[in-house]
Amino acid sequence: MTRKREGTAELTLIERARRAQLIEVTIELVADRGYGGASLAAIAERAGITKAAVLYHFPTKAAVVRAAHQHALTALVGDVAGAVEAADVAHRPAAYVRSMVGHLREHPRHTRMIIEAMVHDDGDHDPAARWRPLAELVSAARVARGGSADIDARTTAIIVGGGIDAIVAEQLHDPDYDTAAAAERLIEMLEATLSP
Amino acid sequence: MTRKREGTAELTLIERARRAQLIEVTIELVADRGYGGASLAAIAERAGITKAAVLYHFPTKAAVVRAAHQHALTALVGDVAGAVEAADVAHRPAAYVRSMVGHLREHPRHTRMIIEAMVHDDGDHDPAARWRPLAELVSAARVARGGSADIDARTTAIIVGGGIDAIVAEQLHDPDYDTAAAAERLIEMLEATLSP
DNA sequence: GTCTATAACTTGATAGAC
DNA sequence: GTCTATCAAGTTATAGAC
Repeated sequence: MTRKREGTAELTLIERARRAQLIEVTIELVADRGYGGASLAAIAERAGITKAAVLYHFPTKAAVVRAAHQHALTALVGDVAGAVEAADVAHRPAAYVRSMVGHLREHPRHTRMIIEAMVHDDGDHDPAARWRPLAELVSAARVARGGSADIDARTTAIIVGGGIDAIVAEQLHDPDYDTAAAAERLIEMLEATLSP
Repeated sequence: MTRKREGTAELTLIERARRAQLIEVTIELVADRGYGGASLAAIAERAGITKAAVLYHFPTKAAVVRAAHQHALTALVGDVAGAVEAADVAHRPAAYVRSMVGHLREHPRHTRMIIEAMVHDDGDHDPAARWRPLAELVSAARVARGGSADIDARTTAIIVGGGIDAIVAEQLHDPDYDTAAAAERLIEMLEATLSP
């Protein structure tokens, strides 16, 4: 308690560094070997410490993986949100597709982490959280172009979202795959449904 | 050896029944709890036998899962191939989408099994096997309509394949989701790229 | 604060009784 | 042919030394 005044900053720095390191190695591990391969022992080994040391910084293994997933997800939505807000309403769906494909291409490990978490997601996750943001951008873009918002924006968003996933997954297998061109083709198909 | 002449048929029948049962419970298990949840113990419990009994009928646990995956995959490709061949060349891409979405909707467990296998696929699998068949249908349809086949059929197939996955995944979360309508919307987006 | 040592349990697989 | 009993190796997590 009395040490806290001058000790907190330094200790918190170490604490944060360790947490950041553990999150980093966990993302690498999940990306390389999948969810199942990211055991506590493997995480500890890559970080150069023991299993117990890992569980000192995080209450449980699930917490480590959750933190790693959150880290990757936060970076993604922050990046995409920035790009979307910088565009005018009529072109926000296209900006969404471009920035999402771009971000996932530039961060392959984050991509695998997010995909793995989506699939292996046991239980409490809202699937609508995935397509709702894009669905709203689609509806808004339709209105901005002088049309009505009554199309099935949900289905459009779901299909486009699936297309994005597939493009990124393909690039994961074939690094030479031109994701930028693929994104533009997906945008073409999307734009056709946006015009009134 | 001497018993074999009259015993083979009966024993083989039992053998096949057991294998079929194990494949069935494994598909259910993977569908419900994912790849990681399908442990040898869980498979044995659901089948009402012991772990050792399972490993009597299959050499290893991986073999059980592989057989289950193969079973689901064979049913899918057989169904889709039949529907595609029944259609004329110009409309085969649409038939592909409809039959695939339809089959996956009618067999939700098979669907999860296939998805789980795709993601958790460690190593030797050809990713092109997924989009190549559709890509060829797309090119052929373009030609049949009097156009050239020089569009990027690969990217089209990848995007449409991702759309199918997303539609089916959505129906898995929301059983009331109208996958037939979604399939038709996806076909609309696809058709726009097929006309010369 | 960090780690050693170990607990408590589950995994896939095998040997041998019946 | 099928099962009991057992195996070694892996898993997460905890208690307590330092």
